[in-house]
Amino acid sequence: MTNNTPVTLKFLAEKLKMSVSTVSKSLNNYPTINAYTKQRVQEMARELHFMPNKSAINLKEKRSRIIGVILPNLLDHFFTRSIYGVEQFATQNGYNVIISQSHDDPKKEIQSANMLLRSRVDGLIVAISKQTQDFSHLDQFEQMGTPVVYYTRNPSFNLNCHKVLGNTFQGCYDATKFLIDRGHSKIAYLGGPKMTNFTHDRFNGYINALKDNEVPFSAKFVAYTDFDKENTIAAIKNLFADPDHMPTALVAFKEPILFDAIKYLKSINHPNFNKIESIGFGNNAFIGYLDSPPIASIEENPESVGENAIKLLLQLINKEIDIENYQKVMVDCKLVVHG
Amino acid sequence: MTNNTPVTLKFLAEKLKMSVSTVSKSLNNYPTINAYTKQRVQEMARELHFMPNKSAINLKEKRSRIIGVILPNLLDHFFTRSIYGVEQFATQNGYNVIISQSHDDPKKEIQSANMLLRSRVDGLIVAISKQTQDFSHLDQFEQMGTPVVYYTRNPSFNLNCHKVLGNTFQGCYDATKFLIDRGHSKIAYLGGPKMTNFTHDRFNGYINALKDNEVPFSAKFVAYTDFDKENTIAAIKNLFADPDHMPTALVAFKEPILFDAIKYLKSINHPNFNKIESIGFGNNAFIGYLDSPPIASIEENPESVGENAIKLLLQLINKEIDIENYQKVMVDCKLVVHG
DNA sequence: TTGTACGCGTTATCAT
DNA sequence: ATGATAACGCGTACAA
Repeated sequence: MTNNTPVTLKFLAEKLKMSVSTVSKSLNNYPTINAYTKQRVQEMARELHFMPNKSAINLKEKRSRIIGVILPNLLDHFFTRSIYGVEQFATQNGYNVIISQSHDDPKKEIQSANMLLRSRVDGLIVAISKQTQDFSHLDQFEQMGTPVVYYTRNPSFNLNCHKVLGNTFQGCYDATKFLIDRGHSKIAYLGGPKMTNFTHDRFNGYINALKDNEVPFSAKFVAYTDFDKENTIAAIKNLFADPDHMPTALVAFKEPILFDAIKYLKSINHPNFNKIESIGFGNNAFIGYLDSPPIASIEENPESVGENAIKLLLQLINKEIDIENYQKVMVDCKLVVHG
Repeated sequence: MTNNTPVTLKFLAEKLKMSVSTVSKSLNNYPTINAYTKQRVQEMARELHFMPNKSAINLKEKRSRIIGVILPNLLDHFFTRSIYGVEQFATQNGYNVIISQSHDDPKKEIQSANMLLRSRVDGLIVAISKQTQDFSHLDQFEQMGTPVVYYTRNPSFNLNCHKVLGNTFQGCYDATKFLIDRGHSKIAYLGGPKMTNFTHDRFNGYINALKDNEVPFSAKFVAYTDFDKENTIAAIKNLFADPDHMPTALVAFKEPILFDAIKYLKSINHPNFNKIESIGFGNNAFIGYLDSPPIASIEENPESVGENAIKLLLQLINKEIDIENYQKVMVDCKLVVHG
C-alpha cells in the first residue's frame, strides 16, 4: 500500500491543527513547548513514520553531514578495511559516508570529486589514484572551505595538505631487521611501481635497517614490479639470477605480489626454496591456508589509518584544528610473525 | 586560499547584473535565452567553479538521484564485487550510491535504513543480515513509494518483494554433477548456518543432482557449519567419522569454509587426502596460491548480480515496471575448473 | 506557550 | 529575451 502524501512537518501540523513551527520545535525538544503538546506531536510523528527530509535540513544548515571518500578500489583489502574505521567513527558522530571508487583512473577521480562537491560533503578523505598528477579537482574543496585529508596515498612533492599515512618506513625497517636477526645477510627487496611514490619509504626502511646493522647493500638485491604477475616473475628471475649471489630472504612491498614470487620460486624447484624467508606488506587473512607462507607479515592496520583520517577530518570540520595548519599523522605498522 | 562567499546562482546573478532565473536558465540551456547571454553566464560559472547545490535540487525535484545499498559486509568479496556492478551502472545513469554495512546486525541494519530514508534515496538495494526477521524498517520504503530490490539474501517466506538472486541451486547442481561425472559416488555436502535460508537452494541442487544421476543419498554425508573455524572442523570430523563410509568428494557452501576443511584434512594426514576432490562457492582469486586447491569453484558472478539489481531498480524508479508487479531475477552460476 | 515570517539554492510559471 | 515570484521542507528569530 503506497502512501502518496509525503509526511512533512506541514502535514503533521495540519493533522494536529497547530503551526509548523510548533511541530518542529516539539520534535526537536524545545524547552519552551508544553510537555503535553510535545507528546502529542511525537506520538503522531512516530505513528506516521515521519522522517525529516535531509535535503531540506542540509539546505538550511549549509552542511550535509556527509563525508566523501575517494579511493582506488574496494577489491583491495587495505581500503576495505580502512573504510571500516572511517564508517564506524563517522556514524558515531552523526555523519554518513559516500564511497567512490576511482579504479585508479584520474578521469573517474575527477568525476567523483565533482559529484561529491555538488553533494556539498562536509569533508573529504582521499587516496589518490596512481596516475593523479594534477590536483585541481581536489583543491576545489579547500577553496570552498571543505577540509580534505589525504590518506595512504598522497602527493609526493611537499604539497601543503593534511595526510594520514602508514609508517611504511618503520614497517619495512622492522621486517628487514627481523630477517637480519634471524641470520640473513642476503636480503632482497621487491619494490612496487617505480613512478609512484608510495614505495620509496619502504625502500628507505630496508636500506636503513641494513645500514644500522652493518649488512652490506647490493643493488643486485633490489628489483621492482607492478601488480602484474609477469613483471613480478621477471623481477624475481633477476634477483635470483646470479648463483654466487643468491638471496636467502625477501621483503616485498605488497603481499599478493609476494605470493606470486613464492609460487614462482616453488614452481621452478629453487634449490634453497625451503630456506628462503619472506615478508610482505598486508597480513592477508588467507595466509593461514598457504603451505609455504611468508614467515611474517607487515600489518598496516588499515582500520587505524581510516580512523585517524576521519578523526582528523572531524577536527578540521569542527574547526578544532585550523584548515591551514597542515597535519601529518603516521600510523605504525606491526610485524606479525606467522605460525 | 579559502573563499567564503558560496558561489550560488544569486551570487553569479549579482556579478553579472542579471536575474537569478536568467542565470539558471542559461546554465540549463533554455532555448529562450540569448546565445550571448548564455555564453557570458557559462563562462562566469566555469571561472568561479559554480557547482549546483544538490540539496536544493533534491528539495525542488523531490528526488535525490541517490541509490542506497545495505549489505552485511564489504570484507566479503562477493559483496565488494557486486558493488562494482551496481556502481558502474548507477553512475552511468546519473545516480550516486551510498553503501551502508550492517555487519550482520539487525539493529545496525535498521539504523542504516532510517538514515537512507532520511536521505530520501530514490531506491534501495539490500542484502539482509543473517538475523533479520522483522522487515518493517525496509517496508517503510515501499510505503513511501521508494522501490526496494532484495539481492542475494532475501526473506525466505514468500514475501512479496523484488529479488535478484544467484542461482545457487543450479550452481550446486552443476558442481555435484561434475563430481559424479568424475566418478565420485560418495559426495559430502557442507552447508551453511541452518537457521538462515540462503543455503537451502544449494542443498536442493546437491540432492537433485544425486537423484538425477541415481547416486544414493546418505544423511551421513551432510553436515552444517557457520563461518566459525571450530564448527567447520567439527562438521568435517563428523563427515569423515565412519571409516566404512568415507566421502571422496566435498561440496561446500562457501569457499573460505572449504579452505578450513581442506586444511584440516591435510593436517590430520587423512589417508586419501590427495584423492578427495572438492568444490565451493566463490572462486576466490587466492585459489591460485594454494597447494591443494579445490578442483573447481562455483563462480557466482557477483558483478552480474549487482548489475541486475540496479537495472531492475532503475526500471522500478522510472515506472517502467509497476512497483507492485514483483519481479524475481535469477543469475546463473558458472563452474570454473582450476588448473 | 504558540504562531508568523523568512531564508537556505534551485527550478518553473507567469509577467513584462 | 528577461525578470519577478512561488514553491520544495525545515529551523529559528521574533512577535503575539
